[in-house]
Amino acid sequence: MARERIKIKKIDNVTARQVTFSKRRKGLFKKAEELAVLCDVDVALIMFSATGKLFQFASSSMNAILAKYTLHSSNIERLDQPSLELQLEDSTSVKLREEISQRTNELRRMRGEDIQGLKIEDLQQLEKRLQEGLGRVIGTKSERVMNEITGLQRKGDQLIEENQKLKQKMEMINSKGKAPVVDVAMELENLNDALPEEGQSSESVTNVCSSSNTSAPPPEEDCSDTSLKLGPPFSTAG
Amino acid sequence: MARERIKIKKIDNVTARQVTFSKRRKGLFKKAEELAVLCDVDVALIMFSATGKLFQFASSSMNAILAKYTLHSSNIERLDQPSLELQLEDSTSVKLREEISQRTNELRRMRGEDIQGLKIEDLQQLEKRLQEGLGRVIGTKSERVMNEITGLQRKGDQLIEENQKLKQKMEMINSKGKAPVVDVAMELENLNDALPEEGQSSESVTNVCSSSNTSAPPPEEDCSDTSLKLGPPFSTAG
DNA sequence: AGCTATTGATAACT
DNA sequence: TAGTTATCAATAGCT
Repeated sequence: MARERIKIKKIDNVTARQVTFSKRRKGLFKKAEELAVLCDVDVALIMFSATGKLFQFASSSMNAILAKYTLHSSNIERLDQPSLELQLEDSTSVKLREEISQRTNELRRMRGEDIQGLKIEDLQQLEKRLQEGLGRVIGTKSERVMNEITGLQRKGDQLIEENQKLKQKMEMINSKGKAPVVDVAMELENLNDALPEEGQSSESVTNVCSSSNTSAPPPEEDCSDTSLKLGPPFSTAG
Repeated sequence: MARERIKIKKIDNVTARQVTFSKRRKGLFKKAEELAVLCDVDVALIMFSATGKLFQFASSSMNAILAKYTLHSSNIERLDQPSLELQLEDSTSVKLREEISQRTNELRRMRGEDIQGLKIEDLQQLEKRLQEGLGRVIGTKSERVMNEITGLQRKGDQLIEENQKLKQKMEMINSKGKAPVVDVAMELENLNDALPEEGQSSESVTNVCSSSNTSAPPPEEDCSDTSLKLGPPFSTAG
């Protein structure tokens, strides 16, 4: 994978070996993580350099994975366990593991995996369960979303009210002094627009900025939310 | 590194995920071994697939590397533990129980229980998973049902053919003598009984039919399996 | 399971 | 030690 292929044998040159270790280690970690994410796999990677330095990667908890590993290996090849306590422990472990296995399988089936072997009846029942669960989830989500929306609207109303009061104050000030500074109604409109979902708007604004920024000389005037700038009218008025 | 770049997120398609896992696993093992050889490094690689299957690689002895690792981490973390191996062993049940608990909770959530505490985002994700699982289940079921139907139809056709032959024989016999005709309807009844068990096929057909049978008035017996009733039109002929 | 077009990783060099 | 680039290797999408 490079200018020239190399033989897979220990690199003699110490420096070159260290450099290669650094690069390939990075690559290996990356691949390990990608595999873990792509395939929903638990991955643990442990390395000891010749100097004894430790490098490690774990997609979840290293201890959890190693514990699982020791369970498996002790399961498959039983090591030295002459102790009765351990043996008893083992029997409970077996039951626990069976339970895990059962639940894991059920979860997989609910994800629609490993269902080729099921009978139509089973599939029907599985479908029913999924429908029920889905219904509850959607219901709860709707409820939650509605709450969120009403909450936001309430906040918005409060803010509008607040702004109206401010507006009145402004008018009072203006009647004393003169020249209306800024159209407060516009501010309020912007406020309303910004309320329902701000994630989208801010994001889109950002993108617009970046694109215009590439060709536009003025770097200062980014399009940050003008609707949020409530202060200026006062600053210049006083 | 392929025809097209992919996003590093869990692969939805089960088959594709398994294929990718198989390929990348091989690649990862190869890289790990190469690194071990090239740079004179001790490498241990442990993987647990979603099904709980273990895959491992170790450039030397897995146990040796893990022991070394536990030493290192114990030096870093806690010194007051008797033996890390023992610690892992002792915590076996605890870990198993934790795993069970985790899976149980996940199952409950997928059944739409205990989801009050979830955030909207979590609910959204849960909904997505359920939708995906449901889609797979329905797809598999439809497939299965279609197979069943075609199988039944084939058998039915065979039997119809058989009956027609019998009918012809009967006619020949009748033309010779005047023997009483055997009731062909009886044959067909036997046919129906003999057809692949699952009397409930009408239920399972639901989804398959639903697409073509959009305006079916009967709420209960929607697309009832008329397609499965093979005999009648021909039956009373004799 | 194989086959390639592509993307990705990296050996040599700066 | 880090960055660049010419090559080799891994692999995503198909068959």
